[in-house]
Formats: sequence, structure tokens, C-alpha cells
Amino acid sequence: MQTVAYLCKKMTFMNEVRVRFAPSPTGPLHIGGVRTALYNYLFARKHGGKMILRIEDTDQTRFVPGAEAYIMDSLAWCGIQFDEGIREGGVHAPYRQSERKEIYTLYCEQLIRSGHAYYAFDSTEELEHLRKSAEANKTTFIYNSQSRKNLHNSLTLSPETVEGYLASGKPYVVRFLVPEKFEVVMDDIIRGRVVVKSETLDDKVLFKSDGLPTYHLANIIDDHLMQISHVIRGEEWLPSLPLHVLLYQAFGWEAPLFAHLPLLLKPDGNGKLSKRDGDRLGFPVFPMRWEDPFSHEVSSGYRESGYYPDAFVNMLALLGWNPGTEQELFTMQELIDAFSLDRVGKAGSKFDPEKTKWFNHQYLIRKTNEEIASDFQHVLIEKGIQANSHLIIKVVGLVKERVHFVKELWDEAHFFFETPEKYDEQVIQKRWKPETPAQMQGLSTMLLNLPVFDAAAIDAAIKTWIETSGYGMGAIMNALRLLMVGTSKGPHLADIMALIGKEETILRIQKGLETLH
RNA sequence: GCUCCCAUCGUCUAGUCAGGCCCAGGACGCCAGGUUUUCAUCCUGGUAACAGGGGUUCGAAUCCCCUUGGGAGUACCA
Repeated sequence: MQTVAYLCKKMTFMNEVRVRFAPSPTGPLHIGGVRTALYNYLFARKHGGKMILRIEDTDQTRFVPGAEAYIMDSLAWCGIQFDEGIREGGVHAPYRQSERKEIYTLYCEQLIRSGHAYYAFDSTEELEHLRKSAEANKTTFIYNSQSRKNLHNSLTLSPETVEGYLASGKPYVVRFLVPEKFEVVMDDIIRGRVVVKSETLDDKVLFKSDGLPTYHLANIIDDHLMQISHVIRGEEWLPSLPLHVLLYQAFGWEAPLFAHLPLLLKPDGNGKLSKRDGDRLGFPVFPMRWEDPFSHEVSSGYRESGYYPDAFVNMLALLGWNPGTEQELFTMQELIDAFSLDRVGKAGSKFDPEKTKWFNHQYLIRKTNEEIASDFQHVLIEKGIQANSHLIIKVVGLVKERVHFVKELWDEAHFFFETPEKYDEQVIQKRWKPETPAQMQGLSTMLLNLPVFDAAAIDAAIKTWIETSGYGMGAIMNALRLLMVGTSKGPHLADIMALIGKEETILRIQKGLETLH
């Protein structure tokens, strides 16, 4: 048995690292795709190489308007930049496969001439029928060295017949002639050596009857032409790696290095994470909101859900890769410095929406109060609240530890901007006693006469007042909190009172006394 | 079915390549306690895993084999 060994190229300083992210524009890019792009990007930057975006739109039937722009916008939001691509241009342009038809035709003809590929005239219906009957016999139909002998192709038909068919415009495809009795040996950076017998492979279609190549052909030609050094892609491509290696062989080209990334799995149960899981489980699976142009179905995105792009990227980076240290928070530059394909795991990772929230919280509490305040300002304006930024900054400083997202700030801080309209019934039961109104009135009077109304002064005054009156600290403070906030939560009371001011503080006590008696 | 890939706490993972430092470490979540005028934060502690079975070895989470389980692919889709 012959052996085709695909050997690793030695990485040298002469060989520039060039990687590509090659999505097909059939819809929004989900987080698995973003992670693949991210790993490519980190790898490229780490090695001072180039990152290329190539759009694989060879299936015209699956074209979705807006998907291409969505992909580019999403990655830009994540901070993943390309050196060459649709928007960036580059010496290998065009970067859209549909615009490279002529190139593929040329190379495909080369393969036919060299005897590595052949014409096949079997109709879709015929093949479908063969598959069905094979299935009925509990076997699988494969277009391979066995079956190709009994099918309509340039290997079985006379040259004249083939010529006639081609001349008459009979639809045909070009298939790869898988060599017999070969052992394809592949070295994957993540998986190590993988060996496959060529008999188990089928004669994949290289060129479709619509005049466009399939993924397999276009991808090999483009990776070669664009001088891609490393192909970093999802594990779903591993089964077609033998074909790709054989294709490089057939062309006489040196293959790039391959790294097949483990898949992202559903948080519950099993299986590859899919676009449906997000809506089903209540978390986004897309970086940005997407509205399907045909069904108008809307899928939520991380951006619109209030995630910071750096938190999102940080989370994604650690899903399948780890630095080998206990560091969890990384800037993009730190990720670049730490990244290595050696530390990418082999097993699929279940996506954890809870930890994703935790990452966002970590990023949020590290932002400056000013930065958060300017985002929060927009939320306040939507609520119809006018507040000066000085106040907002202070409020943010008091409550940011309590939230995962900017939009949650309102729930934790609304009482800084509006007088409580109602009081929590449970807290009333627990904290509002018959003697409370008189105590609150006394407190109100004392506060009214307080010359300085900052947190420290309020704190000291209330403490002294409680002590001299002989009341219980808990009883007074909790009742007072009920009047200030409407319930039993929130930051330090004196901080709240100082920020809303003396007038509002007194007003809230009086209002509470009227409402609760 | 067939081909290929994978297998450590509920989840993400360290440790596996170079076997002993691991009756397995960290993080998220969860639970409890502490701090606090409340809630949250924070602090402390706890919960919880080497899928199973055979080998090899003085010694295995680590190496080998089998079983089981999971995943991917199996299109004129990518």
C-alpha cells in the first residue's frame, strides 16, 4: 500500500504567517464562527503575520442579503481586524469567491488534464435514487472507485460521447478521482496524526453544474494562491481534510498547516451549538442583533444585550483555549501575547451563559465611573430623566458593583432620580411599627436643622440622635431606608441622602408618613 | 450504518506529550458563615470530577487495549 504523507512545513522566519477566516454569507455569524475568527486573529498577531477575510459564496442558492456586511461588522465590533479582505483590499483581490470563477475553471481544467478529475453526467435524481435504494439496503451509496465504474462519467463513457455531451451543453459536474489504496496521513496541530484510507473517501464534486466550484476546490486554490500558511478552522472540516490533502497533492502544491478547532456545544444536552439554541435558552448566540431578510425573524445579539465587546471576546477566547495560568481577564493584546495553538483543547466546550455574564460584570466594574455614567445617561434619558453628569458619576460609583450590565443600573439606582411611589409590602410588615411614624417625624425635624448635609455629617447626626433617643439602630435605619428607597436594599443610606439632598430627604420622609401613617 | 474526532467537578478548565510533587488545583454556579442599618459587593469555608474494565509499571488522571458514552462528517452546502 502506498502512503501519501502530508508533512509539516517547518515554520521559519522566511515563511510569513498568513491565516484566513473564510465564512460563507448564508446568515449571521454565530459565536462559534466568531471564536474561529478570533483564534485566527490571535495567531496571526502573535506571529506578526497577516489576517485575511475571504468570503466563500460559491453557493448562490444560499445567498442571504446583508450577511456579508453583518459578518464584517460583527468582527469589527469584536476588535478583530483584517489585513486583507473585501473592505481592506489586498494584492490577492478579489476576496469574494464568486468573483474568482475564471481562476477555478482554469485550475479545474488542469486537474482534468492531469487525470486527477473527471466529468460526471449523472443527474441529481439518479444519484438521489441510488442513495435511497442503498439506504433501503442499510448501506451507503458512495461515488467512489467501485461505483464510478457503473455511472455516467468520462471514465466509463467513450471520449466521443463525452465530447458530444460537453458540446451539446449537457449538464455535468467535475469530480475528484480519489486514488485507490492510498493511506492519507495528516498531521493536525491540535489533533496530531490522523490516518485515513482512501477507499473510504468519495469522489467529491469539485465543480458544480452551475459553473461554480464547490467549497473544497475553491478553498484549496485560494489558500494556495493567497499563500495561506495555517488553516485554522472548525472541527466539522476534519472529515474533509483527507480530500483537501489529496487535492494539494494532485496540484503538486505544498499544503498549509492545519489546526481543527473543537466545537462549541449546546449548554444543555448535547450537540453543536446552533442558532436556535439562543432563543430557546434565553441568551444570544450572535455577536449582534440579526433580522432575517426573508422571515423577518429577529435574533438577539451580545452587543444589543449590553455586553462589552472586550468581555465577549475574553469569554470566547477562554472557551477551548487556556493560558495555563490562573489569569482569566485578558485585554486583546494580552490574549495575543499568551495565545498558542498548543493550548487549545481537543474536546468540545459547552457554552456557559452564566460565566459570560460574570465576565461582563468584571469588565464593568473595572471601567471608570465616568465611562459607565455616559452610557447610563442614555438609559436615563430614555426614562425621561434629566440629571447632571456629576450626580450620575457618583451614583454609578455607588452601585456599579451590583450589576452585570449598564442597563441594570436603573433597577439599582432609580431612587436616586425619583421619589419612591410605593413601598415594599413585606418590608412594611417587618419594619413599620406603630411607634415608627413618631420616630420618623423626630428624625425629619433633626435632619431639617442639620447645617451640613454631607454623608459624614448625616451619619454622625443620625447615630447621635438614635443614641440620645434610646432607639434601636436597626429599627430606625430600616424604616428610614423604606422611605428613601421604597424597599430594603441599596447602598449606604447616608450616601443616598447626601446625594438626593436635604430637601428631597425631608420630602420623602413626609411623603412616607402620609402614605403609611 | 460507515468514516473520523473526543472523554477530569453541573459548566469552563489545570494536570496528560517528558508516569510519582494530585486521596486532583483554579474559575463560574450553588450552599453556609462572617462583615454591613438593608440588599449587593467583599471575605472565609463548603459542595462536586479522573466514564467503566483490563493491562504495562515498584507506582497511572497521566502509557497501551477493549467497552461505553458524546460529537462531527457522510449534498452539484459551506
